[in-house]
Amino acid sequence: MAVFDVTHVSSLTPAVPRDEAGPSPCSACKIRNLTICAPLNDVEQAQMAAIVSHVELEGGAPLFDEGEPAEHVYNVTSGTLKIYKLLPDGRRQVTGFLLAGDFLGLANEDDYAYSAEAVTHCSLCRFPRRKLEILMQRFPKVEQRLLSIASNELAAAQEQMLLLGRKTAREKIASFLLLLANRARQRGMNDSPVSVPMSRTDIGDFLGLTTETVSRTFTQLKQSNLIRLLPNGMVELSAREDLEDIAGGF
Amino acid sequence: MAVFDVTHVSSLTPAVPRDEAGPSPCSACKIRNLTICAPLNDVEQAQMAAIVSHVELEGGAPLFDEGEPAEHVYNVTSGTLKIYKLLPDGRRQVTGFLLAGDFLGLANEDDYAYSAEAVTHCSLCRFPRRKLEILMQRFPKVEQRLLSIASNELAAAQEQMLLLGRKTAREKIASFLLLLANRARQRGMNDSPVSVPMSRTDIGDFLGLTTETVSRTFTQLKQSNLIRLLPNGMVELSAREDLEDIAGGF
DNA sequence: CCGGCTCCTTGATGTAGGTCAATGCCGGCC
DNA sequence: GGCCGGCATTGACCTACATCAAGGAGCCGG
Repeated sequence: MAVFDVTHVSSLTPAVPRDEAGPSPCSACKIRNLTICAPLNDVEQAQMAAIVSHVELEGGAPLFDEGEPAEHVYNVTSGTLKIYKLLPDGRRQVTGFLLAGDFLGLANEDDYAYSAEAVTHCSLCRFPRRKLEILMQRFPKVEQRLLSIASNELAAAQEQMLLLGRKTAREKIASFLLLLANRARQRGMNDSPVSVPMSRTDIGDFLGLTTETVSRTFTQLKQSNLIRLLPNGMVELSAREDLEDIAGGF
Repeated sequence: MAVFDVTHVSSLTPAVPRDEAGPSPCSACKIRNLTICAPLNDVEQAQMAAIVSHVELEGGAPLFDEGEPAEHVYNVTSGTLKIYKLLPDGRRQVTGFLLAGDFLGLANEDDYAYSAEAVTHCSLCRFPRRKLEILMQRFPKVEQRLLSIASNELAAAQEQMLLLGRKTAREKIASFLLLLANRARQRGMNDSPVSVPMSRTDIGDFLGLTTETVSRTFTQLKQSNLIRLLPNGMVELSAREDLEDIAGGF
């Protein structure tokens, strides 16, 4: 059985899957309850493990590009990715940041509707779309789970539209920090200080702002004693209540 | 069997369902192929018909409000609705306009995440959420269909984020007109002139603009001979290619 | 046919955030 | 340890769109 060590994939090299050898590592998966595998029992899980392969990406490495044939779907097991869409002149909209447990690649069409790229080093479970579809017919629970994931994402997308269309820069940044904090907490991590691994440019492209405005707004919130900027992209939310009021538009 | 005539519900009266009497009208449904009922055979369809009721709303009438318990889901059979979210100070984001065949009410949480209101007179099929969920377990095809609908909506939501975050007013209006035109065509209606039944305010709240900017941008496109504004909210797309270039950010 | 809605359009002015341009900071690497 | 390159910050200025403020146009009811 072919086993490739892809712990470190160059940022210019396409991702290479590694076939799983030996007993399924899924049983040890710490984030299973967040993934599409959550509703499966051991026997069913083994069947999923049979079609899964594992991918590692270093920060900055692309996973796939908008318009490519959508042959695989993925579950993030660690790290942070971003998904985004581009306009021909280079304007970019980051439509989401994905963390451990998040699912990506859902597409009704044949091609990916967005590009995906690693922000930090990350690892993913990779499923051939075709095979997963067949497996889903056998396990309607997975399909249900996927529908539930899609519903949640739809609600999040609407929230993001409200942010993009109607919130001020200050409200956008406050909402963003709280989003990261809440997602960190869901995953059992510290929500303050929270890790903000993405660049100002990525944040701007997610919130419909420029880097400069993101930077200015961060310092403005800092000067209001609502946050503290710590080394290594850590941000302390010093006044969560106030931030929540700002984020909510009060 | 109770039959209420709700052909004309006052805009201040909550929607009242009418139980279906006699043979299912679903077999005559002209937009079935667009709905969640699409994959069902006659027998299955009859079971769906058993839990459905029918709702009519006049333009301006609310269907439900954000935060209400999500007890029903709906399929639009005719007319146009809008769904939107509000900020406490009244800022509004319209997250979608729904036409015949569109599904609404999908919510993973217990409450609706957005409000829904009729734009024009419209009619809907109404399903108790609980009962539909039970039926879906029996008909995985419906669940598949719903997942496919949700995937499409997710892709549309991402496209809308790109619009809201990164497009200019001109590009937004061009995209919006083409969106309406394409959806009209899908439904076998004229795509030029296309019907634009919603107010400038609704359009602005959908595109993250003010009424004034929407109005100015329409006249600007008109002066560039890209569109013509006809009576009764009809808009002729006189230079579709050019509009497509503008909408795409070229 | 007229008055009073509501919605749309147009104009004048204001401003949040974008653009352009330094400068600072940090981390890697010779 | 000092240079270098990428990212963040800050400042000065600009502009697309918002805001404020009049009109105008259709439409309905009397």
